[in-house]
Amino acid sequence: ENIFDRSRMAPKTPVKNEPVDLSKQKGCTPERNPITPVKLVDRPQPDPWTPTANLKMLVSAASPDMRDREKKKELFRPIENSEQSDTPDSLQYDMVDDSTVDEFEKQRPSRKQKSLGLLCQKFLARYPSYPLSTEKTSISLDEVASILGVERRRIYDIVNVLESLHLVSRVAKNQYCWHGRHNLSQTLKTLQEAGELQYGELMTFFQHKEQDLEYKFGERKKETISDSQDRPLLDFSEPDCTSASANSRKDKSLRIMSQKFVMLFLVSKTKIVTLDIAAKILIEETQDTVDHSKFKTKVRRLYDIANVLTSLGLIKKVHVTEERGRKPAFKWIGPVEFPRKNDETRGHGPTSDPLPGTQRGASAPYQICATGKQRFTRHASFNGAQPCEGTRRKVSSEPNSPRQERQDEYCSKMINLAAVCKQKIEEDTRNPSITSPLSLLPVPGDSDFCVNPLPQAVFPVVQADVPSLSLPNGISSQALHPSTPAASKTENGKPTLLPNQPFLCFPSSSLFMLCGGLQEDNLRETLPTTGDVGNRRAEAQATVPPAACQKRSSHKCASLSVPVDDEEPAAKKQTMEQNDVPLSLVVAKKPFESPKAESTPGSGCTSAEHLEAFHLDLASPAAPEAADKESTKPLDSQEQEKRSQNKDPDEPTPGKEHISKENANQPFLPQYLYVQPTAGLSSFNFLFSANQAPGAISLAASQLPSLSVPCIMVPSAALASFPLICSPTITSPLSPVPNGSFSAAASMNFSVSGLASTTPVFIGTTAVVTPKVSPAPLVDPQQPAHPALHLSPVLARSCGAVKLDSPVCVGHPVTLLKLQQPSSTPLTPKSIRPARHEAFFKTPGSLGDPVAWKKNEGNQSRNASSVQRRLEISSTSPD
DNA sequence: CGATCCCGCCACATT
DNA sequence: AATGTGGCGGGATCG
Repeated sequence: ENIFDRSRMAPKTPVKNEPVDLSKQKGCTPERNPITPVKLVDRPQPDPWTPTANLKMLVSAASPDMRDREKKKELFRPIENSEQSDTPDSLQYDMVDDSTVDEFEKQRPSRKQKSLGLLCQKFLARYPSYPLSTEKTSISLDEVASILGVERRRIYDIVNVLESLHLVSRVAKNQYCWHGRHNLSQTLKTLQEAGELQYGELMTFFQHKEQDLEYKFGERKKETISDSQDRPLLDFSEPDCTSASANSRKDKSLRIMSQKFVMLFLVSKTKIVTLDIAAKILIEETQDTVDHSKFKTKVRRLYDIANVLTSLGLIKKVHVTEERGRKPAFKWIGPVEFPRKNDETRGHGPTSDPLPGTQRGASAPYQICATGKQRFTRHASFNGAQPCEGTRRKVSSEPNSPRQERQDEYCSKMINLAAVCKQKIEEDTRNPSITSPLSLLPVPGDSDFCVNPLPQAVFPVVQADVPSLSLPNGISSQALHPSTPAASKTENGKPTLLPNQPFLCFPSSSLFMLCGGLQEDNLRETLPTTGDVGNRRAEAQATVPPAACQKRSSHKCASLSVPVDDEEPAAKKQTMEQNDVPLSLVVAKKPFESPKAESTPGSGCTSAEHLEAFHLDLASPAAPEAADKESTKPLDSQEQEKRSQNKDPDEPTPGKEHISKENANQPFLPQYLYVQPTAGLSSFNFLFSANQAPGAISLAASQLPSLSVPCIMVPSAALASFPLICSPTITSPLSPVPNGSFSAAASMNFSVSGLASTTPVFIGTTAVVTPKVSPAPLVDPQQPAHPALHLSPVLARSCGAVKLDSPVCVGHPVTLLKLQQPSSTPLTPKSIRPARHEAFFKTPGSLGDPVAWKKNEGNQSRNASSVQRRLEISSTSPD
């Protein structure tokens, strides 16, 4: 190499010279150019042959040499050659021999030539994308490294990422097995599901929070978030830390990071993820703010991963323009839907995928970690091994174990996300224009993303059929759909994608409900989608007008945004079909379409910023609605009606009313309700939104669905992070525990049914879940009477309050929390869907004591939470 | 000058 | 202890 220098003499030309690129410069010939700039200078400068140089050569000699050449040949060859072609000679002659020459060439390789992305391409070129099943291709790291002319370290970077997607698996030391992309779609599907759970919640979560906090309480802002969450989070986190540390398995971080990164794409509506956001989300540390350095490091790693994913053709680099400016981001260009296979039932499908690879003890790595915890459990279980990793596994149950960590981790993540979101939100808020309602993740950057609700809306329908659900937009929505579908199955008639899933998940923090809400014009505008969706369910009635809605499918249009869709369907289903269903939330109510209504209800919202803020929007009313839907719709309706119709939002009358009207309701548009728990268990917030919100919500929902579980999950609060599942059944048995948040969530859902309750239920923190859910009955029965109960009260309140009062729509937090009694109320699930119900997870404690819940906060909370967290509620059984 | 990200030190894991 | 793995971040390149 040096040689050239010398030859070149040019001392260093700067980069530009770099011939490398060739294309451009071709002119330059390598020779001429000094080619390597600085470096050359440094080392070789003097002569080519400097001792050093020779040394190097020698060193590399044995193998390196070869590899270099090879490398050149293969890699560069084309390029280089071309370049050189021009003048290769010159150089050559000077120095050295061929090898030298080659070397020489090498030199040229500019940085780009040595990039990980290129290296990865070469690597991938060596193996068939879809190898015959029969043959097993073994990959020797050493061999590949030498062939490609790079240090082994680089190969690890590639292989680790490929391993996260199951394209390869480690067989033994220094030995990997090439699987190709046969299982890629399955893997992605799994990741999507996991992502929904994990991140979907977050997203939602964020939204909520932000909304609540910021919007309403501007002051709090971020801090708040953390605070509230913190608790829970913290708790969890602690364990994490410890455990983590203990476990110390950092390994796999690249693999895990890679999976998480992919999940973000899959969950994002826009399919675009900015690096900074991803980094923030991926920083486990959680809130702590991570130092800047940490952030930087994360970004570096993300680049590494992104390069590999880019080589795989899964993502491409783009720039998102945000208010602030342009930011580097990556857009998912890989498959979005993953229909086939098993979707159904088992949500685990993924699991199925078993990756072969897992051999390593580590296997764990594969898992997705998803915080989703649940789903994957299976894996975990099998793995057995490493507890560490297992973390994710949730299952286990044990509270304490390391696994918890994961959860904790999860929490922390959520937190981070939340923070991130907030920021964004804030920003967004500032600029309402932005649209993206949730900007969350993706950053809607601009153009690309933008959130558009519209599309989403559509998809809901589509979903069923189409896989696409995913749509683009929704941030999270995608995830949702699946779920939705499940729920919805009916709607369209076709099963949706996910039909199976019986439950809904709520992110921990909050719950969402969908309600038919109204959409507002605005919303629509903004988020068209949302509106659409909402309607569908509503049936039509509504207006849904939005064309968007299209119900294409039939589904309901959910009013909500895309995301909503998911939920909606579910909800619908529930409602419709099953009563129990999971849907929880969705309700469509009101028919109005009119904007007015929207506005009105929304009004509150609208007025409030929240809309803007998020699309989520929530119209506040929604919440109530949701409730309604379940059992109570009335409330909502009432409220809504009120609002919409007359009132405006102002009034507060929330809850109570519902009773009266309860039934009245008409279909609303679907809206969501969101409930956020805040910190502790206590509080919840509801969001309703007509619009976008749904999306957000939907996400959540979707997540759930993904699971396939029949139950609904509710995540605990932010912190909590975990979702709980409620299943009716569960009820009692379970333990106590779960976080309040959950409960809340649960409650929501259930409300209807049966449980009963009456009362106020809500969840509070504790959530109560009631088990039961009755399915069908739920709905009806409850409605009137009880319905009010839980929902109403709570919702109403919250909603009402919110709405009414403030417009904020979103949820403010209502704080129900505390209120809530822990009791157990039942939640029903409408949500729950009947079918599945089940049991998947039941958590013990959860249902059981109300008290417990509270306590939890204290103690258990953390542990239990993590582990236990999930409650299930299944409607069916239980009861 | 900020975005990328190569490079390889070095800690930890596995043999 | 040797070797495999892979976290990590300085600092070189790119654009």
